[in-house]
Amino acid sequence: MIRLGLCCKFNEEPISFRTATATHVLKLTPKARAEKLAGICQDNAAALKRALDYCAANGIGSFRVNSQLLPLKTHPRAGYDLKDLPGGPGTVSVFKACGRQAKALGLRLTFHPDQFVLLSSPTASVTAASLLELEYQAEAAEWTGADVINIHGGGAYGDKPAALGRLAAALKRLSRRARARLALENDDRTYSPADLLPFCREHGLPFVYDVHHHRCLPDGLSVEQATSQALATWGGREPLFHLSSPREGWKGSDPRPHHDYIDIKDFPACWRKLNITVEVEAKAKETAIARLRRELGM
DNA sequence: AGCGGTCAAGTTGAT
DNA sequence: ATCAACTTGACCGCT
Repeated sequence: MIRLGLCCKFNEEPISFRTATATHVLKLTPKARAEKLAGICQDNAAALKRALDYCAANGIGSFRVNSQLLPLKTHPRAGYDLKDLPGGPGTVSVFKACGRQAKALGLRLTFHPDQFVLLSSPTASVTAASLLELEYQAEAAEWTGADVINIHGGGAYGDKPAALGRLAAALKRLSRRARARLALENDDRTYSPADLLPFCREHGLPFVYDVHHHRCLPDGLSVEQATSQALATWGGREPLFHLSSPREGWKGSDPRPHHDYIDIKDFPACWRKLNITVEVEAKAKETAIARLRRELGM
C-alpha cells in the first residue's frame, strides 16, 4: 500500500498559495500590512482546503504544506502572530478544519522547512532563527494534523561529528510538539544515509530516505540497505520516503535537478510492497503523480 | 496584461 | 568571485 505525496503546489489544477515579500510589506502602514498578511493567510487556508479535496479525489494520499503558508511569520521585522491579524482567529479555525478534513479523508500532511533552517550551524543566531521557524511550523502542523516536519542535516562546516553534536544540542531546545514531529532527511551534498541513520537511531528520530539524493551522494549502502534501515527508524509510524528523477538523466552533467516526471526505472523495486508514503518531487506535480500511478498500476 | 527586477534567511561545490 | 541548487518562481512596480 503505497501512498503517493504531492509537494506544495499544483501544475495544472488552479490551486495556488500566495506569499509576500518583506521589502513590500515593510513599506506599508501597520494597518495595511496587517490586512495584507491577513488576506494572504486566509487565502492560503482556503487553498489548503481545496488542495486536500483535490488530493482525496485523485488518489493522492499525502500533501506537503508550503513553508510560506503564513508568509513572513518569523521574519525579524515583519513577523506576526496570526491570531493578532484581522480575522486571524477565523483563519486558525479554517486550518483546524483542514486538520479534521484531512483526517476524515485519510490524508497525511507533512512540512518541509526550507534550506535556511539549520540545527547544526555554529552560528547561534542561525540556530535561534531555525528553532523559531520550527516552532511556527509545529504550531501549523498541530492545527492541520501534520505528523512530520522534515529537515536536512545542514552543513558540515569542516567537521561533521561536531556539526551533529550541535544538532543534538539544538534538539533539546525544541518544544514537545516540534520534537515529536521532527525527522531528518539525507541530502545530495553533505549528509548521506550512512551519516544520519546512526544519529537518528541514537536520538529516536525518524529518517526520511531520499533515494535520489542517495544516488547523487552514495555512501556504500545499497538502496535496499538504506531502505531497510530507514524503515526501522519509524517505529509504528508510516515511513516517509522521497523520490525524483534527474532532469537530464543519470548521464547528464548534473543529476541533481529534478525532472518534470518520474522515470519508473528510478522507483526502487524494493519499495513496491511497502506500507509507506512516497513524496513525489517532480516538477509536473499532480500530473506527474497521475502518470506514476498508472505506471505503478495503482 | 505583460515585462523585468527583485526577493529574509545558509551552505556547498562547480564554474 | 559568482552562481545554481535546494521541496516550490512568485511578487511588485512599471508600462
